[in-house]
Amino acid sequence: MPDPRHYLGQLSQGHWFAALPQALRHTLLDMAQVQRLDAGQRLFRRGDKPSGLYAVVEGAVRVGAVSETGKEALLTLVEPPYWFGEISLFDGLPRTHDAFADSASTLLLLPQAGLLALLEREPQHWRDFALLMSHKLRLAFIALEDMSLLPAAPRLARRLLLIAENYGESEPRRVLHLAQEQLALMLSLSRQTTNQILKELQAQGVVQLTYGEIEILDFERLRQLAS
Amino acid sequence: MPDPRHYLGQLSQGHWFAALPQALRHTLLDMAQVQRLDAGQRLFRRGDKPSGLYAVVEGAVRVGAVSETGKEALLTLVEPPYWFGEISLFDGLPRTHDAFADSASTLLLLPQAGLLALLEREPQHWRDFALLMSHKLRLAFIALEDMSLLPAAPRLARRLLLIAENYGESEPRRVLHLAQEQLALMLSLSRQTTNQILKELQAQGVVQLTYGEIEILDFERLRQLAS
DNA sequence: GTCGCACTGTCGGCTAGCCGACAATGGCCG
DNA sequence: CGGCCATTGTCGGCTAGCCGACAGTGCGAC
Repeated sequence: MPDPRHYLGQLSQGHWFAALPQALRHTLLDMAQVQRLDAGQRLFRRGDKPSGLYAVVEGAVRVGAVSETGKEALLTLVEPPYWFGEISLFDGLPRTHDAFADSASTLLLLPQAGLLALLEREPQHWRDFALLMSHKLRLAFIALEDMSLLPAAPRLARRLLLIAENYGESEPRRVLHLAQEQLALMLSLSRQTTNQILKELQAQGVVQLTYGEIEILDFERLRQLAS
Repeated sequence: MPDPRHYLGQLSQGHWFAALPQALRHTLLDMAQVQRLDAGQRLFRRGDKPSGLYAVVEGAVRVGAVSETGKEALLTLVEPPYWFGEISLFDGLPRTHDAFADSASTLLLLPQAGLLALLEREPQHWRDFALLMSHKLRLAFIALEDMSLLPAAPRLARRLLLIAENYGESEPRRVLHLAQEQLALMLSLSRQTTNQILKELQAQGVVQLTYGEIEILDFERLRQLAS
C-alpha cells in the first residue's frame, strides 16, 4: 500500500489531524511518503538533522534516549495515529531523541523541505503544527509534575490512563499491548517495582495482566487510584 | 516607567526577542501593557483562562504548582528577560501552572486578543512565537531525562548551569540569587539533600555559598560534574 | 514437539534520599 | 540595638524503590 491516501481514514481517528482544515489534510497526504520499518530498525537518533514530520499508521515507534552509563529512558511509545518530530520543523535544530520501530511499522513522512515550502505559501498553518507542540508541552509538564509529586503507584495509574487514550489523541482502549518493562522505562521505575504495583492492581480487580498485555477492567477505580 | 518602550534594551538581551524582526519587536512593545507585582502576588493560577503572553523585565516570577497533598513543585524561576505563557496563546486552553511574583516584579503583558489580531494579519509570526514553545519543550525533555537517568548531584550541577545561562536565553552569570530551598523544589530533592550536595561543591571550590545566593567559581569543573 | 528467547513473578539485601528535629546565622525592621 | 523571620547547616532514623538473582511461563520458529 504505498499510497499515503490509503491512510486517510486511519489518520482521521486522531484528534489533531481530524481538526485540520480539509484542504490541508489532503495537501499533507499528497506530499507524504510511506516508510516501512522492521522491528528494531532505527528511524533517527538524537542529534540527527531534521528530516520532517512523521505519523505512525501501523506498528509502534519507541522514542527515548540512552544515557552515557547505558541506562535507558523511554519517553513514549508512539502508536497510530500519532504525529511526532515537529520540534525540529520549527527550530531546525537536531533531533532530541532516538526513535526506532518497536514492531514492524508503517510511517508517513512529510519531508521537511516540502513542509517548509507549504508553510511559506500558507503561513497560517504554522499554528496548526504548533498545536502538536503545545499538546506535547502540556504532557511533558504533567509528566514532570507527576514525577516529582507522586509516589510510584498513582504515577503508574495515571500513565496507564494516558496510554489508554493515546495521550489524548484517540478514544480510550481497554487493552494495552505493552510489556511491563516498557512501562517501567516510561515511569523511571524498575521492572520489579512496576510488576509489584501491577500485581496489586490485578488483585484489586482493576487490571488483568497477560503476556505482553495489560487490560484495564475498571477505569473508574483506576482514576481514583490516580487521585 | 509605564512606557513599555523603556524596556527595549533590556528585552533585547534575550536571544528570542533579539532574533525577532525589528518591525515585530516594535509592534509588540506598542501593544504591551506594563504590570507591577508585589512580592508574593499572584499573576495567574492553573486553570485560568488565557490572558496573553508575559515577559519579566524586573524581579522574578515563580512558576509551579501545588499538589493535593500540599507538596510543591517549582517548575522554574522566571528571570528577566524571559517570556512565558505562550501555550495558552496557541491552544486557547487554561493555564498549566500557577505563577506569582517571587520578589517585587515588573512584567510586560501582550494581551491575548491583541496578539491574536496581529497574528491574523501576519500569520507568518506564528512560527516566531512557536519558537518559544520549541525551546521550552526541549528544556522539558532535558529535565525529564535528567530526572530519570541521573542521581542527585549531577542533576543539581546541570541545573545550576542552566540557571546561570537563564535556560539558554542569556549569557551566563556567575552569581545566582536563589535560596537553596527553591533549587531543591526545582530538582525534586529535599532541602537537606540539596544543602549537602552544595556543601560538597563548596568544599571542592566549585561554588561559593552565601545567604540566599550561590556563586559559581569554577564553571569547568561544574560542567564535568554534570557529566 | 522442542528449543530458545522474551517476558513475568518473587525474594531479600541494600542504599539514596526523605523527613523530623533543632541549632546557628544573616538580614531586615522598628 | 534587639527582636523576628527567612535561611542555612547538620544529625540520625526510616523507607521506598533499586538491584541482582533465579525460577516459571508464553510464544514463535524450525
